[in-house]
Amino acid sequence: MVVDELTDETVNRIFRALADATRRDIVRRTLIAEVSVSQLAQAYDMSFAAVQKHVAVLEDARLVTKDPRGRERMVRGNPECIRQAQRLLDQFEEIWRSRIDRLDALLSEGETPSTQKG
Amino acid sequence: MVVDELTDETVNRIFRALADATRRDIVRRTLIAEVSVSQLAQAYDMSFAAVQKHVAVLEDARLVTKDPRGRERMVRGNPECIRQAQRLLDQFEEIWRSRIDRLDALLSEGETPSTQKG
DNA sequence: GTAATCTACAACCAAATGGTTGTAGATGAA
DNA sequence: TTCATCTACAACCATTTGGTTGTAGATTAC
Repeated sequence: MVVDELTDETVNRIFRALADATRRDIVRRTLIAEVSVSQLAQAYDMSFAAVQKHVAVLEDARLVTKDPRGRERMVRGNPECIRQAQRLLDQFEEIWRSRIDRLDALLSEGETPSTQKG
Repeated sequence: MVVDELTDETVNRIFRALADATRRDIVRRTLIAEVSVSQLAQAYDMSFAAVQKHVAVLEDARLVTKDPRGRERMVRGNPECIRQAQRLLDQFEEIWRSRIDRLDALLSEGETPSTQKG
């Protein structure tokens, strides 16, 4: 079991990185296969430097990793970071679910004894 | 089945709203029970107006809803929006998984026939 | 060696973000 | 009514964000 001991700042970076369509597209592409920064840059209607910055934001959030292959920098999506984000959302879901459970418990307390468990 | 036809801007707003610790905490609290804006404001070391803005960001992203109760505005977490975000992350996970499947397929092509499924 | 390609990084800019204070309108309580 | 509370919203400010251009260093190709 992986204990997630993510700081607020870490979580901030992950969600902020995902809050941009270009960056989400980069994550998708690089989850499918590793791609160089220049290959990525060709895919978008913006400068190479702009794409470079987007990759840097993703790398800072650990959503992608970058490693040298000759003069290129190959970018790969990091599925583990995606899973961390999933777990965070699962926690919200869980909070809501447990609230519903409590409400259900309250309701059944108010019902006729025949509906009580036992 | 809910078809998610979310625009990029919609998704941007959801993730950006989640990219702040105070706002994530507001979502948690309001998923547990509805809370007024002033009650929320008491929980954080910042001005009422600042908390009001955070709630507005969450409301814009549909992560919470706000409805009037007398002079108060009760804030409630919206679990459906959380689930939309979960589905988005699931899509990433799925992209990665299908890539692994393709890699597995390529590998098994090169293996001995005994390892083929059949 | 020379030229082309890929990357890093700085400087700059407009717009968005996250906070503040202040003012004013509704609503509830005395 | 009068006062306190809750909210809305504008104005302002510092920082961050998302883009640009330009320069320079590595690596590859010829």
